[in-house]
Amino acid sequence: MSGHESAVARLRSEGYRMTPQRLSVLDIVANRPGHIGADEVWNLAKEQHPYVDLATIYRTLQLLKRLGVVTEVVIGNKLHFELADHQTRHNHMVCSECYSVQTLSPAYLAEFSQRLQGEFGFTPDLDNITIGGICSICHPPG
Amino acid sequence: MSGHESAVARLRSEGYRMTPQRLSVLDIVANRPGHIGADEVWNLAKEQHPYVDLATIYRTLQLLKRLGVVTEVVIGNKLHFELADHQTRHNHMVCSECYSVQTLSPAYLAEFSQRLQGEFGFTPDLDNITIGGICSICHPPG
DNA sequence: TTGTTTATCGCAAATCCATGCAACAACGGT
DNA sequence: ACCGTTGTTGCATGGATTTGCGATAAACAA
Repeated sequence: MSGHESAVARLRSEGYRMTPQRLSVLDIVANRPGHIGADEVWNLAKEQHPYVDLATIYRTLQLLKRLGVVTEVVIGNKLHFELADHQTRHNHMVCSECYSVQTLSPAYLAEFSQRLQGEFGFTPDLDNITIGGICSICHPPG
Repeated sequence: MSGHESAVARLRSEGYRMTPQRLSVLDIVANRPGHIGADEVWNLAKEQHPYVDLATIYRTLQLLKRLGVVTEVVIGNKLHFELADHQTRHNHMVCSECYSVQTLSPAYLAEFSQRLQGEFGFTPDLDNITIGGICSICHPPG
């Protein structure tokens, strides 16, 4: 089934309510292997709830992001989202030339993160960090 | 005076043209001690060129960013810019609660950057990386 | 100085995302 | 099953940034 009991419980325990729209968004993001754009979520959600508004999609995605249920990936000037599966947690490197996306083990950011936490008391939002730059194909070593 | 000869030369050598609008944007960003929002740049630019369009400001700022002349700082949902002074290069940590900004020595990102470059051939856009998270005041330990 | 080329500009429209508000509906209590 | 509280939604609107396009003006050669 929709097997997102933990996310649902999470919502409830924080005083949020579970609505069909939210369940729909959750299912859509969960069933997508990779990341998915907000507009795509909307299109799919409309199949179940023809009257859902795009604003609701955005609000829901931001809520799920705050709760740590989904992860935000910045691709170009658009936001994408994916399920925050703690088993397969990863970051993203996005090429600003071709917009290709590579995944990255969070281990690469761990030391950096700990230093910020320890030396500045700043807790970086590691899960939602997207690293921009130029990939090896667009900018080969010359 | 406007002493941005290197930036001007840089533009010319890449086939770009120097226009009064671009000079104005460059001066405004250069004369601002910290970072400055795109809308503020526009307001100041209009004092010199009353007819200048906001789109031109944005295009110019993006161009200067691509050329490495200015650095982009993401604060909340707005873009800010500052002169990319190689002597005082730094990154930014922005609190997503109170939008306070702390500067960070790029040394903290150096090792991380080199690993991405070495292991993936991915060249992160270090200069324009803004680290989001929660500052020590908004999220005290404990 | 004049002409030619073509990058750039101003303007308008579009895109993506966020927000204010009144109607609505989830959920706990009865 | 019903009610009341209050979190949510849909709708309309607004904010920030980008893009298409015809007019304009840098740059450079003659």
